[in-house]
Amino acid sequence: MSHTIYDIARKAGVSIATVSRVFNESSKVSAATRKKVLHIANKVGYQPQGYARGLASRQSNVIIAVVPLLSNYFFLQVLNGIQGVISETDFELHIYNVKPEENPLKQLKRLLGRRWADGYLFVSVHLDEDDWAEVARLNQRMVLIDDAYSGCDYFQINNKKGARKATKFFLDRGFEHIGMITAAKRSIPAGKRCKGFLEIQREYGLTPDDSLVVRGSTAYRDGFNERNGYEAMHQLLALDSPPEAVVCVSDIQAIGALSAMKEQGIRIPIIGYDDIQLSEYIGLSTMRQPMYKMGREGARLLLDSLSERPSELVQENYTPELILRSTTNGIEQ
Amino acid sequence: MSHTIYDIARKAGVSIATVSRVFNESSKVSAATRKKVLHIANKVGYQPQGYARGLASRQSNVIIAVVPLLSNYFFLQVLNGIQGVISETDFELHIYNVKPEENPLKQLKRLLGRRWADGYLFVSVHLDEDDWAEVARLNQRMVLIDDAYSGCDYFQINNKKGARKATKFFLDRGFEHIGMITAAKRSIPAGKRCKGFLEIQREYGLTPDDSLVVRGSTAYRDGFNERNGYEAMHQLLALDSPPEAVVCVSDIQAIGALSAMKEQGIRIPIIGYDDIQLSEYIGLSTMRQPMYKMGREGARLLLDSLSERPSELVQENYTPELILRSTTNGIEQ
DNA sequence: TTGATATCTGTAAGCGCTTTCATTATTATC
DNA sequence: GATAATAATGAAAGCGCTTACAGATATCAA
Repeated sequence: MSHTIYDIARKAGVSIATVSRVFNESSKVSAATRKKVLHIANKVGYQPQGYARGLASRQSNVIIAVVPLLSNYFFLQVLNGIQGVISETDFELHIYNVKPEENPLKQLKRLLGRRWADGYLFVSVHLDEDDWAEVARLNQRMVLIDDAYSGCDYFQINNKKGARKATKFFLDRGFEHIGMITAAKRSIPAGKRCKGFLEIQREYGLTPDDSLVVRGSTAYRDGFNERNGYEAMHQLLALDSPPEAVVCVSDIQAIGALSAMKEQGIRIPIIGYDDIQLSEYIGLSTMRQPMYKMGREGARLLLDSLSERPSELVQENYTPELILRSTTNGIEQ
Repeated sequence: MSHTIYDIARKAGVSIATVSRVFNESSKVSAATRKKVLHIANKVGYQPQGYARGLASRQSNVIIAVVPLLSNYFFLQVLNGIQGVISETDFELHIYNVKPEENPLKQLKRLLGRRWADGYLFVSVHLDEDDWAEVARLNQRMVLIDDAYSGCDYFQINNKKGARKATKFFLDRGFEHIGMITAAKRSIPAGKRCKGFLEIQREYGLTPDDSLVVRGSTAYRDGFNERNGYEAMHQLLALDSPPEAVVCVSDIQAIGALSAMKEQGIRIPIIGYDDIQLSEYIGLSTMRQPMYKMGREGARLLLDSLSERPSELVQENYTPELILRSTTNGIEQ
């Protein structure tokens, strides 16, 4: 059914080497020959087969972005940044999901071992140093976004600092009884944000109350979902002494929390986390993370390191920025 | 650096055919040999190379989901459905973005021509019959989700009917001056929804007012974005006679519209479109589309047709369901 | 024991390309 | 016009696997 390089060569009266050269933009083919080959190829709809090409040339021109369970708004932003950069090149972007049910290290090793791609971008994939080291040993070009490993390029955001900033905003305005809506225990970023939340309170001489740190029961997306925020907020409001303000580990949960408050006709200042695009329209105060930017820079770095000899490691740390909107209005400055 | 099947065969003292058999779960290898080979492979971290495998076996065990610009909440839901099904199998899901700047037909032909995947799921990729026919001629297994082509399996949602339903809700309650927030002109689904909106009004003996059909100026995501809804709503409110109710081609735009109303302290009943997860928490009335379901069914169908001989074509049409929430509250029943 | 059958393993021929190297055709240089 | 340099092409050897096919070994009934 489908044609091979041999068919094209035969029909064009040239050797397969020449056909190959035409498709590889090698300059070493005369304009006349190129035209002839291209004409025939177009007519029969020939295109070099990806697998054969990959095998013979040992490169694929594909970049794989590895993300955990798609459907997180955070990834979307990052992916958009990546996409923007990649689409300006000849590379192709494929997106690969690591499944939450299976050991991630195992999945990564399986993926990289297969050698589909010329380079990999890991977005929000969280492993510890040892595990990353094991992945790095597979010797593929990679850069991490939203995680760090000392032996590799990365772009990271400081989760602890972000949560500290949000909490500090309330502390500086005299609040001493602050709630936190966090996510699943296994979530590393949620853990760090929680830590920052507690840490700064202690620095202010307060003893954080455990009952004010809550998480909903839903495991979907590691607890980063609306329902979770909704449940958690109800839980907080049911407390003997409900919080005077709330810090949340994601915007999406904050939206659920807002809905819970509305239901009970209560309004407590709240700060989310991420600054997803919606938040502006909801009026949600939040910690902005440079998602798009990290995507762009990560992709750019990866692409560069594919062509040039990589020089030294690029390891950047960002701190989220506090964006104030209406959910924190009316608090005395 | 990396090992080939020859290295493993040599170290295990067997032929490469045997190593290959071990990795292909062929039963024709004794338990002892299998164990020996696996042990060595694990020790050195060997894994068959994807390209060589694909070339030799003419199959890849990858499914590619093709979506337009990622970052649309609609796709996310569909992808989740797809992902759920695929992850129960040995197949791998890759996601491929068609770029809005380039001719989609060309991109699809390029993608399929390369023959990366065993099967393709097209999600919300809109081509006309002739173009689909041209894609189909590439002879790859494919199923369409959220578009239709007579020569191929598909799962489609009737956009016109959806918009008719939403509009009818208002018409039946005596509204005669209804606004529509639509998206970019080039968007096919938005066009159909718009058509349904106008059509039913005429059936009710009304003459729809052109000035009540608006779109924001932002081209991002074909106009399916918050800003667009926000701008459009302001435009509607600035009219000499603003609408008494609004139908919107997406939830995300409705959220922008809500924000615009809030700014002006006005509250007009509004119905969105999609029923993204958020909408429940925002209290947005909307047209629910079976996104997750279509993803699941589409993936299942594709997978089935890869193993069994495909019987007859599966072509399903869904109609969105009207979900009433607080943005349509207070309307006399 | 013997042939028939079933089970396991190896040999070797591809899969459809890229790429080195050698060869031939063309052009430039004096 | 002879020689050197350059440009365009082809022959052929892989790339790292899969998979007929054939061969070897083990198992079993008679």
